[in-house]
Amino acid sequence: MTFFHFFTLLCEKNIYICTGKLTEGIEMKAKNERIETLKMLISSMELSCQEDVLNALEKEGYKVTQATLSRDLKQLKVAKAASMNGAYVYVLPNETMYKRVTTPRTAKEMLLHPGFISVNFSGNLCVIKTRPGYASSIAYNIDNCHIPDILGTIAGDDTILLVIKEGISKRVILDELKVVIPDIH
Amino acid sequence: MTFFHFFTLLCEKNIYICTGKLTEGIEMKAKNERIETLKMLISSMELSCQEDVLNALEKEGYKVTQATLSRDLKQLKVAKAASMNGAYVYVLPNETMYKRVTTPRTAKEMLLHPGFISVNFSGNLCVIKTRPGYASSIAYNIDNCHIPDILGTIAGDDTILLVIKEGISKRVILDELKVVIPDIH
DNA sequence: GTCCGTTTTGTATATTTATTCATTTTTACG
DNA sequence: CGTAAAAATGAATAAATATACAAAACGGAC
Repeated sequence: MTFFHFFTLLCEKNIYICTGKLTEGIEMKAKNERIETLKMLISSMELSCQEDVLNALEKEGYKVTQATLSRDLKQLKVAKAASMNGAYVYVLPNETMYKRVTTPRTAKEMLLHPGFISVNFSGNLCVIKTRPGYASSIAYNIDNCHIPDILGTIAGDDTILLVIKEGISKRVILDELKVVIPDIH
Repeated sequence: MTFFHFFTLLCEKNIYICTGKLTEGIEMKAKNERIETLKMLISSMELSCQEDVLNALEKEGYKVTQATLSRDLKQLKVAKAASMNGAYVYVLPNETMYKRVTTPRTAKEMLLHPGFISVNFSGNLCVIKTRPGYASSIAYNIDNCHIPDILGTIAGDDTILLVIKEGISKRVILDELKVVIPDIH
């Protein structure tokens, strides 16, 4: 079966807030570094052509040619679409988009825990959405914490279901999950 | 909640379910018709450049120039992005009305959604029984509708568990599921 | 270190896409 | 109807983007 990517056109601002050198303490290849910066830039600014992106990248200290950028964008599956105000914008595909619940304080934190997307509660259940493929590994980590308030977990591909002990509040569960998912709120 | 106009059209063995209103204004029939056809084509085929799209449009009886197409695509906010297989594809934005729900193989399959057996509710949970093997594909379709009232889905082989947002009635959920499973009751 | 295969990159160029401007078509209104 | 304003279109072209190819940088294995 063929799958099509759907893109969110209205990117929220402040998905990334860069407060320092992205590379601090993290060993990464030059290209990966640039790619991460690219994601950040594309999430946070309205870049309407590759020249704009090139300039933004250069301000971050990456000087590359348009050809390289074009290849980076292809690899990231970044799309160019018309925005509401009549201009064109580059947008990240949904899966690449980091939907952060809290703003990470350091660049290092940004790159950890890439799978978590959201958490919701309903009654005695907690539903954690992850990026595709991440559910079982995160669920495994949760299981390994042996949190007594969490009676059990079931994981699919991108969804984890937690059954919560009766009478335990969301707040308590969220705090307990922080061990596994620091950026949960 | 939103009142959807259900509008199913059969095209190239795919089912399209219209989840929104048709383009406003019957004036300028030619253009609106073409735009509707465009949406359909882009949903159903992998078109990698405007020339491809032009050819597809021509087969449907619309002969326009690349300039016009470029303007149509801008209006529709269609995006061009890299696909899995290394090529580029045009994709519709999220809020566009036609969502491909399934890819049935035969004409018979087009007219009914196989697999669905029953649906039951218990508290904030909804349990859908399917024929063996169908659960994950139906769950996938449900996920793709991004219904906010459904916090998450977990599928086994013949059972799907839906976690429902607190305070939402069975009736609302059933209506929302009709997009995916028309013969739900 | 050297060697060899792989990956990444820049240059130049081909391809693709957006837009300008003139013309035609449609709509609104008398 | 006719006529003016608005919208849509095509041809030509400008702008933007993708890629072929060669060179450079990288990463092991020795």
